[in-house]
Amino acid sequence: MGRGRVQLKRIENPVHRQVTFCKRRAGLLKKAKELSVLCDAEIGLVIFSAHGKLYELATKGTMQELIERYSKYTGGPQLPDEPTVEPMDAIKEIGMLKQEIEVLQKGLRYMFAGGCEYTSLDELLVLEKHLEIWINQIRSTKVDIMFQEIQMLRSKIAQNGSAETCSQDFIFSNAAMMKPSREIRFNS
Amino acid sequence: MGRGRVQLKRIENPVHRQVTFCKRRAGLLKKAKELSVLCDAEIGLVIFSAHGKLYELATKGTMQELIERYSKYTGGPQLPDEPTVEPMDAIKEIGMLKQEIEVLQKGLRYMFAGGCEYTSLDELLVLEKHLEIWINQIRSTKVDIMFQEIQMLRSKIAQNGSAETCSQDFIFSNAAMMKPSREIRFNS
DNA sequence: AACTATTTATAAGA
DNA sequence: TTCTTATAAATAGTT
Repeated sequence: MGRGRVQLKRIENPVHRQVTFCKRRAGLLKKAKELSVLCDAEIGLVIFSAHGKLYELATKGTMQELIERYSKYTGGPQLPDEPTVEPMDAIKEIGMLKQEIEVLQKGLRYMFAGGCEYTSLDELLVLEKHLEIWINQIRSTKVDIMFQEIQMLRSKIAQNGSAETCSQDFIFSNAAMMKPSREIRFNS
Repeated sequence: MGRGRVQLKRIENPVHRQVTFCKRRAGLLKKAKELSVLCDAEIGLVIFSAHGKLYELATKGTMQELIERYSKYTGGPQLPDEPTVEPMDAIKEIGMLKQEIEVLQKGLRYMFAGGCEYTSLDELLVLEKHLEIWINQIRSTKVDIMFQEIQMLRSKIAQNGSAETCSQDFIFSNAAMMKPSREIRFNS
């Protein structure tokens, strides 16, 4: 529309391009508004110039509201997306791990210092508690290993036909013996 | 542009309106594309018809990317918003902390096991024994500290002349209560 | 959807 | 940028 045909490619002359950008931008915005009014449509138009400047039009509410409508329209029936890790959970976990590291570091220091160095009763209590947990973990692992070992031995014996060498009673008595070690009462 | 002037108001005839919507929508999208190509601009165009159907155009990447650019442009120089914790950062940090804990635990194990990593049941037993000893040391230290504390308090009270407020019996009975914790029987 | 009379947009020049 | 003007494009109303 004008005195010459228009090639559908980037205008190389920068001045020419800038002028055309101004004119056509105005025209596009006008047409968008017209379509919106004439046909009762909601239109959002965003134009970033080559130099990064923003021109925008939202015919109903704000652009933000339009973006939300758009996101709902396209994103709503979309994939459930990532089962995001809740930031608060992560922060909490980090805090707990850092605390645990501190306890362990203190434990090491305690070991190297040969058992002295401690001045705070509170710290000792925390360290004690962690050691208790650790000991219980070790005992649990130990029992698991022993149980596996026993089962392995039993199956071996059963294959060899030497029956009755290992009774059920053996296993139970051992399990009964081991369990209590995981329930130490800690006074004070 | 046509055989009659156009009133800039909603077209009441629904058929007429629908036809105009189709034609002008096509024209608007075409003009947006042209402006984008001719002037090297990035354009996003969103059209919701009166009945809620979506038509869109994003001349560079995806509409989502354009929305992000728009948000950065408008929301960037805005309030600092939340200092969001990047999920990946948090996950990484958790991983690192867990690794550190493992290292520390190994260090402690090294201390106890006297320099060798354990995998076997025997080594577990050794570690358990050492932890027990350590726990007992801690409890002993704890009791010592508490005893010192009590003595300090007693001497303070004695200096103030408020005699007989704290009896010997009190101290002994507490010590008696605490001592047993250092003599746990470890079965198995 | 295709046609066409007109209106509108705009390229080039000032 | 803005104004002007010749001309290309878009499109309202019709078929």
